[in-house]
Amino acid sequence: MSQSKPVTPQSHVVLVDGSGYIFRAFHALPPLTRKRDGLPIGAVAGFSNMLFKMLKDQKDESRPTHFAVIFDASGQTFRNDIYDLYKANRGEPPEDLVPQFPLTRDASRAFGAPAVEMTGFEADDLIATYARQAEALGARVTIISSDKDLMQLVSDRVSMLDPMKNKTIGPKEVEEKFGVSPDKVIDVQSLAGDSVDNVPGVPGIGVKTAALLLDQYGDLETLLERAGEIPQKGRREKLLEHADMARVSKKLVTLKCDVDVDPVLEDLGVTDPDVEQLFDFLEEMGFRTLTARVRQALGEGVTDGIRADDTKVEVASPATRDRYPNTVFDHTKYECVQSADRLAHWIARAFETGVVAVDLETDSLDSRAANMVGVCLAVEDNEACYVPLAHTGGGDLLGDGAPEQMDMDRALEMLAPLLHDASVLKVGQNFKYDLGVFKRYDLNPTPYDDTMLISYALHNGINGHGMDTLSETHFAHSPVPFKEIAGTGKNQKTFDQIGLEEATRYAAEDADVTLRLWKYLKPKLATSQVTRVYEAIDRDMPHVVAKMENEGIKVDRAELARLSSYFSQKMAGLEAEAHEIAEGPFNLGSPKQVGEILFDKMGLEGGKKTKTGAWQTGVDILEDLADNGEPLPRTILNWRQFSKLKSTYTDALQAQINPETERVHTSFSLAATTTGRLSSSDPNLQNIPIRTEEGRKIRDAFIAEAGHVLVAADYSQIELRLLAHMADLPTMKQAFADGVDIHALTASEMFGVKLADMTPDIRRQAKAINFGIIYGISAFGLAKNTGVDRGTAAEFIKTYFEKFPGIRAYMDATKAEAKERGYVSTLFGRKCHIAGIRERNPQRRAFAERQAINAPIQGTAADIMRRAMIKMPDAIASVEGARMLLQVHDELVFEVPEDRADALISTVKTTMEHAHEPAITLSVPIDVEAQAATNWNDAH
DNA sequence: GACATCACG
DNA sequence: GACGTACGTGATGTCG
Repeated sequence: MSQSKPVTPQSHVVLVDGSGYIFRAFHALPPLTRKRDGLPIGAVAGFSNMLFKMLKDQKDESRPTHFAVIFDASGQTFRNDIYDLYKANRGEPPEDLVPQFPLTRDASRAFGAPAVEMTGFEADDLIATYARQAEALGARVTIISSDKDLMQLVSDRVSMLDPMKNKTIGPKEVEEKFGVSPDKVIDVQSLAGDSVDNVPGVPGIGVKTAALLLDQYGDLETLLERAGEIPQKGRREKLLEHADMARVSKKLVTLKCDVDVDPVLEDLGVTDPDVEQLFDFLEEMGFRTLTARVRQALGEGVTDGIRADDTKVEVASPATRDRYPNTVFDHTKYECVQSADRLAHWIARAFETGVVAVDLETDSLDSRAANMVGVCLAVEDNEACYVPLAHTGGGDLLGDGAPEQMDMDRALEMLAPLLHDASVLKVGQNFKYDLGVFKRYDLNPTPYDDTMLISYALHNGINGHGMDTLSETHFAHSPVPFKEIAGTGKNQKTFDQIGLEEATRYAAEDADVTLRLWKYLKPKLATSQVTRVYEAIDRDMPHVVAKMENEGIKVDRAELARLSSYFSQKMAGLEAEAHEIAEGPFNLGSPKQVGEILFDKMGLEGGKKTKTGAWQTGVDILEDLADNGEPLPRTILNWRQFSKLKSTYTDALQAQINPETERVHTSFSLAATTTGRLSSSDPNLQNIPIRTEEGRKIRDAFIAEAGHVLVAADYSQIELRLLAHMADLPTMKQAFADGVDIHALTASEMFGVKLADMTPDIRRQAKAINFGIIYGISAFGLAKNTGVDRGTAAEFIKTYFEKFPGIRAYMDATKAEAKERGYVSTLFGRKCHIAGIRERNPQRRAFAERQAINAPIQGTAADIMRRAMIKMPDAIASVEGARMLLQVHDELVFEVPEDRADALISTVKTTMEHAHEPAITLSVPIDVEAQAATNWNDAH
């Protein structure tokens, strides 16, 4: 904290008006909230930034020697004894500001600045006391404030700094504002009063008049004594009448300079902040940018130190290193490796350190199309190399011809022992990609860590997990952008065309960043208690999923082409029909034109506008119109369905067939969702149509090789089963144990209908309610989904809560947990951070609460699926020729020789149904349904 | 690049 | 009393 240090004429005392600052910051800055939970922290953020700036940016000669942040103590002050209405017109502070008061004090302490407050005194009095004392000792004083009440303190040695405008206020500026020198400011204020502080002053006299009068009569007392001499009648009478008010006002505005301050001035000596404590605070607040900046500032300080006195700096302890990563990147130390000798050196270094970041450079983002172009290794901060292996350009000054580089086979032969050595950990960022490429060169790096997945286990829902984001978030360092070395647009170079110098600068840095991320993030897994999630679930996903992606799935191109033309025909017919009804052509694909036709031209009722002011033409609206007997909306909806099916599926999928494998290879993202689910893209094979008959036809085109079948295995009602377990719903658990139709059971419980008398319609409503509960139900949402009115929906929910006590408790407990911790957890301990859970805006908070209710359920199901997937390669090894191809959240798709389908089904079913064991025990059975067929449609 | 829409679990 | 609402994704077409 601070230390005792004498105040001398060389001293610079900086006094921050903490209370004044936060009120101003609160109103001036955008209403920032902590991402994790919505806690309002705008003023604290502004305050922390300001403190950092004060302590860091000050040039050497103005760097503070003494520093304190001064706050108003709550409660009455001596001024209320003088004038009971003092500051009486102040309302309560804004609700969003209140929780920030204590946090601001925490911020002060975190930055090593004592937070001073004393009961009975305002911050201004304490500032005045310190300032006058320091001034008397010949020191310079800077008051960080824009409060005009403090301007009376300004002198040759005392100046003010407006922190928001970054404007210095000296005697000149004070005179501009008050029309008098700083020593007369009190007198001006006594006369003019202050509506903000409720200082009365003399009615009718403002700052201008006061300055004029004081100029003529010298000071307040003289003026009041000689008031009778004033020629202007109005001023004269006011002054005579309110002379006492002016005297009282003077007592109010005069700052007390003789407070018996604690701590004393000398004890405000500046020391370096406790780094550990500072980072704890910044992390707690979620100030990522500031954290990174502080780190960088500290980092620069260290390097400067090394260079300045050329002495070796003591190596930081592991604990300090974790908090205090090296964020200085020095590209000059990267090496381009062009010989076996040098490669051997780097491999030896990796064996020494036992940890090596590995990053591949290729000529394509698609790991199946990608050819290896080079390999990078990083073994220590700034100690990284790039090994070009297949560069075709950049060899000479014109950028033509292949440069000197190692023979690829030779290099890979040398690298293989390192990549496969059990004692050397390979670290990658999104290692699934690299694994996919390595695989095609018969390399299988192991063991490995993936910094993207470490970040995901730690911070899902808080920040992204791409390398650039992570580097910026944790190191305030933006890696060289790919565009910078490759260019953009159609002239963008592929990596093999980039010159070696540029390539090394970019590639080695990626490996360097990756290694540093690993050093920084890996230890946090343990402190955040997510080691098990990472090690027992996520870390094994890359090689399993890379394999699935490599397998791909066979798609019947001719079938898709047939469907495309079928959909085209349908669309053409519907388009003609629509134009005829609308009595004119328009673009059915333009929601804007559709809205204008329906609501402006045809004047249909029931139109709603989107937030951008356009007509809403979504399914719900058009369905309603169609139900009212309008023909056009139905036509448009039908056209849209075919348009969607054609453009998104039958056309796009044909284009996605890999010419080499003749199969479609999706890319699964392992770190995209907030719940632990995977996502699929390029193409997305997790949203292939199934709900409508026309759409399902697309699944006919997903087929098995000749002599093989597809096996689709689905978890049955897994989320509802998990809800029954987690919320402890005995009736529902029993139903699952008995294997009865769960939606029918729900309907029977709720509506008192016997299972034997169940109708499809009643069951459908119960099903919608079951889903609704999982989603964090609202009467509105349920009504919209079931078609009943809102009142009825509300009744349904009420009944549900009565019939399944436990639901209410689960929801309340989950919301409370989310609010308290900022995250909720799955049964396996995966944390799902809920942004906005402490938002004051009721809509946004309600949204966060629904996420909080859903996340443990969806997330636990996702965890179980991940575990099934990582167990699957071993499990199906006994079934020759069986391959796992796709995952669709609660479904796995396999391909297997026809005669082994039964064996596979039995193995897969067992593996999936017990995937959660032994990590957790469930009070409901898990059930998997699996079927084989030659195409994906029939496998359901 | 934002927005609206719609495909899936 | 009004407001806007089911949870999680990705791809496509318009339009500015």
